[in-house]
Amino acid sequence: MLTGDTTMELTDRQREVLRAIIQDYILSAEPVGSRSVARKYGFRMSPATIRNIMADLADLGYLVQPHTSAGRVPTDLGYRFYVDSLIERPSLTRAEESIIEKRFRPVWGKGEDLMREVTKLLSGLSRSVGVVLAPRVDQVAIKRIEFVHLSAERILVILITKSGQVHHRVVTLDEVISQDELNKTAKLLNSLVEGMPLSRVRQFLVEKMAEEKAMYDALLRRALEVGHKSFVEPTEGEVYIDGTTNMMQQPEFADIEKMRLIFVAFEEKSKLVKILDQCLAQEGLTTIIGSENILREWQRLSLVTAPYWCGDDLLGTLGVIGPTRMEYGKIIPLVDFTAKLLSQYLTEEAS
Amino acid sequence: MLTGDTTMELTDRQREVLRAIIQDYILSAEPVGSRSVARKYGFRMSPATIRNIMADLADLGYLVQPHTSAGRVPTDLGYRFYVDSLIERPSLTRAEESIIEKRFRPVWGKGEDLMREVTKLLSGLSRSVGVVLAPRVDQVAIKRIEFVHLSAERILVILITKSGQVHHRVVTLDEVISQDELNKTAKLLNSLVEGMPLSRVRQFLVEKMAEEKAMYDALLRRALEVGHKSFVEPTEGEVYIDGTTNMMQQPEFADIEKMRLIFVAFEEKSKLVKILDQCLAQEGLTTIIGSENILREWQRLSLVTAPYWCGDDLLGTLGVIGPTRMEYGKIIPLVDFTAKLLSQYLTEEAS
DNA sequence: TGTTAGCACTCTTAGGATGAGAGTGCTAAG
DNA sequence: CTTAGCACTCTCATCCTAAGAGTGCTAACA
Repeated sequence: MLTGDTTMELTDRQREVLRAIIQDYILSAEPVGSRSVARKYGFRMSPATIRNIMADLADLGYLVQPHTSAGRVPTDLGYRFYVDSLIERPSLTRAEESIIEKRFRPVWGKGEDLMREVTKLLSGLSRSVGVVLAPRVDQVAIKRIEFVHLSAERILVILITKSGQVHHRVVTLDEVISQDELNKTAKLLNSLVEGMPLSRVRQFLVEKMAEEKAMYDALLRRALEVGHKSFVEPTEGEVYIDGTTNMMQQPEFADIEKMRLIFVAFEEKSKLVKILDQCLAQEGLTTIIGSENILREWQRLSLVTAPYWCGDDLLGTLGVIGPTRMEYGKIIPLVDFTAKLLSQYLTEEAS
Repeated sequence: MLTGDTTMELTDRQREVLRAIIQDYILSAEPVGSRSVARKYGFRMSPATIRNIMADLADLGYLVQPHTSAGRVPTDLGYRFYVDSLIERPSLTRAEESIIEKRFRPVWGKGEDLMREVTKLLSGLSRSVGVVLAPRVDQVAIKRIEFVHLSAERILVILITKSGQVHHRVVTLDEVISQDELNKTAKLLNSLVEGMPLSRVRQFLVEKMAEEKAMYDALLRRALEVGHKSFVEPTEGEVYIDGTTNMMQQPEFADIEKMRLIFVAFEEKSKLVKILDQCLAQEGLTTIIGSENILREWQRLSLVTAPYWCGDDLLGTLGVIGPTRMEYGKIIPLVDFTAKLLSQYLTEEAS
């Protein structure tokens, strides 16, 4: 990529013009002409001079013309440069922060609803699509395990994490176990694995089973077996999404077929999980702009994500999806602050 | 309404023509002309005769013309008549039924995923929007209650129903109770309310508390109080929805703004819950056609719903939402069969 | 040498005109 | 009661044009 080289070469004037064009385009969604840049942004140059600069910026790959004799439109590279080095990123104002905090408070402790509400919050404030990758149960410390007898060999396994999430699944055992015995099993298992994340529990159970193959303690053996059965299957990442209708108001998606393809991808959440998982690995605020996205259907979209934590445990990511032409200047601090707030809350919760 | 009277008066020929027009329009989405009816449906009348019949049907309110000199389009009344007395409703073929059963099997017992999968099934087979109103916890017998200590006064309440659903919420108590005590409380409470539906439990707890006001049994008192705190708040109906993108392919929603309004209503699930709740009250297969819908945004849509049961307990409704121009002939038996299958499964499950 | 004004040129878009096509309603004949 | 014929209506796609916005280039200017 040229970025590294060309970045250095941009003059202040070029940077100012590029910023003006991108900001204008973000608001208007229409190709920006030299005349309007000169006028609206109070440059002390004539449109002709600005035209020259714009031509240079186009050569560098930051701008394109939809057709000859139209204004300029930012490229993905242009947005990338804007986000990395042009944007003034004011953190939110105190007022905005308190709005978020206020909307946040009433849903504290509502478990699943918390994530749903955070998603709504993100979409509402960004006027784009909000997404939250729910905590991966695998990674967070377990608080308690519970078994409930359902029918014959089928039991319900309930898992509660330190961060207050509840997960459950139905497991079929090889033998019939009464509720009383299940209670004892759960008690024993809890004493063994409490505080471990599920990923470690899996490993632990396998080791322990191998270790005590010729085990005489029937209760322990059964506990290990039931535990193993309950947790071998990995948990799927769950993702919340809200505000998809905001996308329909964006002029770039007036074409209903393009719109549809994007929505199909929203519906197929596994892809979204994959992308958010990758963001998770970054461990910091991530922006994915247009064609940087792996998913073909979303190459007209941008993503801003940030991870959230419970203490030192990395739990999941949250973020905003919008057209590449999104208000990065507002959305980046919004996502950042929301992630911090959620982390703070979850951390306090667990202690 | 005229329906009652006019129904009797329709001649066989009129019925045949109306059926042909509606079926043609359902497939083509375009105004149907006299010529094409005569040709495609092999009537032994000339287009002119059919025109006369069509004019009569229009007078009766079953058809309209979008404009003079265009073909005819069914009205909501027309669809209603079609559904009530014109449709041949073949039940599904054995093959179709087994497809449904096959898709059904692997998700048995996956709790929440079951409903999600049923929704997908409905939307996939109907090529429309599938909806499932999840079982109202209030109405179905409780299998077990569990309390987990979270922090200081906050506890997690877990509720398992006979039909294998798990619900949980966080409750803040007035006093600090240890996990050990919570276990005892749960045990006592379980012995009291097992098998009752939540709606009865609420009532029961209040009565019991009044009855034993000067209670000496501290444990019982606490159990009642904790139980009361846990369950006073009514549970919200949860609704699953899938296949919304199918709607975007329908020609009647080429207008993106109309589309958007419909989708906004999809996002706001509480309204959907309200409508499905009303269908639930009908206790049988229900069709809501176009303007019969209370929700203004959906007056271009139709709904086919059927309730599902667990034994004798009415649990929830499932159904399909599509344009008024939906294939009632296929969708009605689909919804019907799916509801029966789900009921059968849930009933077996609980026993 | 960098900046500016002028100007011819390009491309899009909205508005209006036109003709084909589909379908109707009416009338008169079978 | 049914049918054929016919004039009429309305939509839709197509074509055209003019207006408008914006460019690139050239030549003059500081």
